[in-house]
Amino acid sequence: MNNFTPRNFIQNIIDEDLRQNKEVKRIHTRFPPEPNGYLHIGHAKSICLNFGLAAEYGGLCNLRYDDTNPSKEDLEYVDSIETDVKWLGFDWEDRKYYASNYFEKMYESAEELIRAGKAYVCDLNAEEIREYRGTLKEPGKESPYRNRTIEENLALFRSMRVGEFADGSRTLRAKIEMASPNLNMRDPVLYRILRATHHRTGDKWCIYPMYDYAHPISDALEGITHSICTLEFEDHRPLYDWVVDNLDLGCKPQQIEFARLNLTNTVMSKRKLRELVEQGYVEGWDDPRMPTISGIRRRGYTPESIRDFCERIGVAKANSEVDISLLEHCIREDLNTKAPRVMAVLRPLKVIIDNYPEGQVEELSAENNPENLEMGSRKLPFTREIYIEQEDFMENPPKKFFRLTPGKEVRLKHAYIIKCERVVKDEKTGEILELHCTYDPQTRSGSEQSGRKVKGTLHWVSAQHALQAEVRLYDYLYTKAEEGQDDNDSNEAEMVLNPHSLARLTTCLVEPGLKEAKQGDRFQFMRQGYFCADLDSTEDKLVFNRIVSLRDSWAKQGKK
RNA sequence: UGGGGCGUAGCCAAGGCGGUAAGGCAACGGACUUUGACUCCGUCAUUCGUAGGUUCGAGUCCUGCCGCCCCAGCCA
Repeated sequence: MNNFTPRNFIQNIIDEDLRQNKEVKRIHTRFPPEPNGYLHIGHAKSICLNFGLAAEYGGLCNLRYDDTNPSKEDLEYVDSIETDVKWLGFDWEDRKYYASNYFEKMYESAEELIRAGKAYVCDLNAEEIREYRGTLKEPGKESPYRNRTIEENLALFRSMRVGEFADGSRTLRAKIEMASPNLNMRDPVLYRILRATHHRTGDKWCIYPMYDYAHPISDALEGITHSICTLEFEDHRPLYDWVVDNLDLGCKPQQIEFARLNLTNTVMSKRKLRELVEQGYVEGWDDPRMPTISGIRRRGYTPESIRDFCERIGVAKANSEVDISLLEHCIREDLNTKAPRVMAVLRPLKVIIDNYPEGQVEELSAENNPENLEMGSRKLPFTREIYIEQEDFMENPPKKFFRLTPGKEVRLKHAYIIKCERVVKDEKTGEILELHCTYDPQTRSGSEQSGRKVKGTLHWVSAQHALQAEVRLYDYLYTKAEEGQDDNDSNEAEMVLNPHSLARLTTCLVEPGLKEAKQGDRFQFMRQGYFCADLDSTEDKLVFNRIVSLRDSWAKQGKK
C-alpha cells in the first residue's frame, strides 16, 4: 500500500483525464484572487493546491487577478498578494495576468453571443430583474426586452460601451432559460454599466463583465485545463460551461470545486477580518493574531510549515473545520530542527547563590540545538546572581512539582545543581522577592561528576549579563463560548472574541547572545516555546513574538 | 416532489472494479530525557448518518428516510 501521499479527488480526476485524453497531457491551473483584500490561510490552501498540482503533473500555474469590479478593487492589494504567494514559495514566472487585460476580447465575445441570438440588452433595473427572476421554488418570467432583434441589441450594446446610458439602467444578459431550477441560468447578467475608475484600465470602460462571464473566458484564453474553485460555485458550473460552449475560444477548461478551509478559534471571512482591523481589535492586517498570510508571517510561521499544513488537511468536498492544533503541530515540527535554543526568562525571580564567589564569571558551553548538533554551541555567562522563572518556584508545591521548592534541588540548564535555602518575602504583601540558594560545584554540566540526577531542570539568565526584552504572548483570537447547563436548544457553541489574545511582557530578560537577533529570526526559548523577533524589534529594544508554545504536559496536569 | 452538494473516530481524511475500515492531529498510558520539549512504544471505528434490499460477502450497488451546507448581487 502506498500510504505516503494519499490521493485527493482532484488528483483522481486529473489522472482520469490524462488517461482518457491521449493527446492532451498538459495540466494548467491558476490562482485567481480578486485584489480586494489580504490573503489568508484559506487562500494558502488554494495556492498550494493550484501550484502544487501544476508542479506535481509537470504543468503550469498562473497568477491571475480577477479584477472585474473596479468599485471594490485596489492596487494596494495586488502588491500584498504577490508578496504572500512568493513568501509561500510559489512562482508564476512570467505568467501574471489580469482579467482586465481581456476586456476587449470579452467585449467582442459578447457581440458574438448577440449575433448568435444568445444575448440581449435588457432595460430592466436591478429591482425589476430580481422580480422577474422568480424565487427558489417558482420559475422566473421572461424580460420584455428578451426578443429584441440582433441589430437592435448590437446597437444598444455598442451604445452601452460608449457611455450613452446611465449606470444601472441597462444590462447585457445571456438568453438561456427563465424557468431553469438553477437561478444562475435564468438569463444571467453578463455586463453591467458602471462608471468607476479601474485600477488598471482607468476610465476606458464604463461597462464591466460579471464574474460568471469573465472567469470562463479568462480561463480559456490562458489555456487553463482545470479551473479549481470553492464549493459555492458548484451551482455556477452549468453557466461556466454554457459560456465556454457558446464561444469559440479554442479551449474547454473544466471547473472543479472543493471545500474551503475553516479553522477553529479564528475567522476566515473577509468581512469579519476587516471588522477586526477597522474596529481596532487587532493592530492591522499583519497583526500576529490574524489568520492572514501577512499575520502568520509576522507571527513567525515558516512557509514550509504552512505548505505542510495545507498538504496534511487534504482536499475534499465536505464542509469541515480543521483543529488549529494541527497548524501548531506543523510549525513545532519544522522549528524543532531549525530553531536555535536560547534561554529567556519571561517573569523574572531573582536567585542569589550564596556560596558562589562574588564577582566570578564562568563561561559555560551550551549546545544550540540538541536535535541538530551541526548548529554548534555558544558560551553562556554564569554568575552569583541569576534570574529564574517565577512559576518555576513554589513554596508549597503540589504533588509531582519537580521544579524549585524550599530545601530541594534543581538543575540549572547547562550549569549547576542548586538548592533553595531561603525565601525572602515582602513583609507586608507576602510577595516573594528573591531566593537564596547554594550550588554544588561538583555538578557543573559536562564535568565528570555531574552525573547526579535531579528531576527538574530550569532555564535562567545571569543578572549581570541579561538583556531586557519585550515578549508578546499570543492566544487564540476567538474561543468557544461557555455553554449553558440547559441543553434545551441546540448546543451551538458560538465563537466569542478572546479578550486575552495578547499579553505584553515588558520586563523579560534574555541571554546576551540575543543582542544579535534580527527581525524575523526564530528561536526556541527553552521550556517555553518558539519565538520570533518582531518587526518592531531593534538592537536597543528587543521584541519577540511567541509563535507557539511548546507542548506542555505539566500544564495539562493542572487542568485535569 | 425548486435546484446543487455533503454525511467514515473528538478533528481532518484515505478507501479504482463489492472481499472483511490507511494515515495525520488531538487524547490517554508507558520508556527515555540536563527542555515536564523532542524521540520511541502502546491504546484509541466489530464499524462507515439511518432503515431496508441485492449478494456467499456492502463503507463501497439499489430504495426509502434523517441531518448539514450552498443558491433568489447589475459581488467574487
